[in-house]
Amino acid sequence: MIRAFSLSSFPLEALHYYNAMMFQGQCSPDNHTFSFVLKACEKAKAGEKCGEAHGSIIRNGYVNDVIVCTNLVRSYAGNGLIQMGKKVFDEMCQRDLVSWNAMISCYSQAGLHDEALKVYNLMRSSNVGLDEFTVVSLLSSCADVGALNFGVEISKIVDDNGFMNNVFVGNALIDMYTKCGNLDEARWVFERMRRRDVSTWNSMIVGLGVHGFGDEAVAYFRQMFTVGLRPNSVTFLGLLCGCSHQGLVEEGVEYFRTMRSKYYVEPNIKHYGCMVDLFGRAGKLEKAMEIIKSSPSADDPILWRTLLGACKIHKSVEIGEVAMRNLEHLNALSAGDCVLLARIYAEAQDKHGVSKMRKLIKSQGIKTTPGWSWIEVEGNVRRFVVADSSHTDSEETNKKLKEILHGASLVGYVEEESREEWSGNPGCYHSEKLAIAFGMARTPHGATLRVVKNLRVCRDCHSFTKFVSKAFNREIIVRDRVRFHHFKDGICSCKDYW
DNA sequence: GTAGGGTTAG
Repeated sequence: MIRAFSLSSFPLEALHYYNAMMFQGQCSPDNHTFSFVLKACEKAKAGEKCGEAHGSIIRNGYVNDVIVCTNLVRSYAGNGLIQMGKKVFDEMCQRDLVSWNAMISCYSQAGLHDEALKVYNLMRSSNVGLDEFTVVSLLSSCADVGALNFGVEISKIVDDNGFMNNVFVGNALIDMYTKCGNLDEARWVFERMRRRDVSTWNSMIVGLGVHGFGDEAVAYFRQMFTVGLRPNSVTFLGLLCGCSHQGLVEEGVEYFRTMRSKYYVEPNIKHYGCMVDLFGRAGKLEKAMEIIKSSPSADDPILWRTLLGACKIHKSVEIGEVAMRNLEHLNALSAGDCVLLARIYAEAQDKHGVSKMRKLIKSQGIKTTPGWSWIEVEGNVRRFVVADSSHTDSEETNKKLKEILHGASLVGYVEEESREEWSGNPGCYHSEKLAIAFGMARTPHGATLRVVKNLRVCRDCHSFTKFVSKAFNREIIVRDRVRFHHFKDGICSCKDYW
């Protein structure tokens, strides 16, 4: 009974049976019981119960059981208690391949990529080997942080070990290459794959979409039918995202309409998010607002936040204020929202509005998300925040930045003043400028730079990067929070539409 | 007779 329910969509029911069994006390749990109970805890998000089961595992003498303990690691981690999972992992008297893989994937899924890498390094010196599961988790981490060099290292491991026939591995490779900005390599992996499933196609479609190649995403979409595969909700997310970034409004509207009627895929909140973005980005702000109102969740702050972002692009104070009021009303105001509206006010020369937003941030104690950028240079991932002087070599970075600013200005770059006005600090450079400067200082002439950042690129940095690519003859690939920008010869692949 | 790990998502 516990097993059946732990595998069902009512995992809590499994815990009820476990409780009843323990309460009755006529039979004691064994190693299998715990494996299923832990699975149920993970699925049901029952962290306390997981700790309770841990106690019973100790009392019943199963602390030396590899499988039970591996389950325990996952169950803790799946409940957000990853430190507890790590403790169990460290104290296990023996760890096999599956245990190591579980620990790595837990860190990877929690976004703790440095930790995942550390575990992997320890794993290599422990003689358990590695398999397809190991590389999939590692590739997923590379994709998340945009660590192309490490990703390439792993793809060598894939080739050396003959893991390429595994469909998960191929999919993870495609995802890694697209998220690290190397679309050609992603296409090449796709071509080489012997078997492809829906996720394979989705990884390509999503990857092309975030790069702004909506038309190519559509081509893959059409082609997947010829091999008898049906699109799912992720497929449409990729498509809509691609249409949105390329400004293919009519195509996007058509896919949104037919996804339900023709392909029987019910749009969810994320699809509505894409549509708000599609209309908003294209300047159809009223249409975007209609989508929010017609969506099954008009009370979702992300939809209003997307609209607010569109108001920034198209300088609409009026609708921006509507979006803001809705966010306030939903009690979901973040500092980023206030900053956005403040910038809209600033562009409309509304000083009163700007100061109103500043006060709001202070009075509400809203935390700002610090913007950061990272770049992989000489085998290390370096992270920069705005006006970063925390590194021992920041002198070098600043010097290089001055040089680059000068070089960019010679080919036409004009630094924007509003940025300084807003930050109140003339020497306050955005993190991507620092990352680019650091990359220029530490890589040979002509080498491609790849920068990943957690927020959107600002207009000034976008213009700066265009001129740098021209002045110094460098290809610069920037992955921002939602899409890629390929800068080359003074032009960006987004065609200034972002 | 029953047990552990992996990819894509506004």
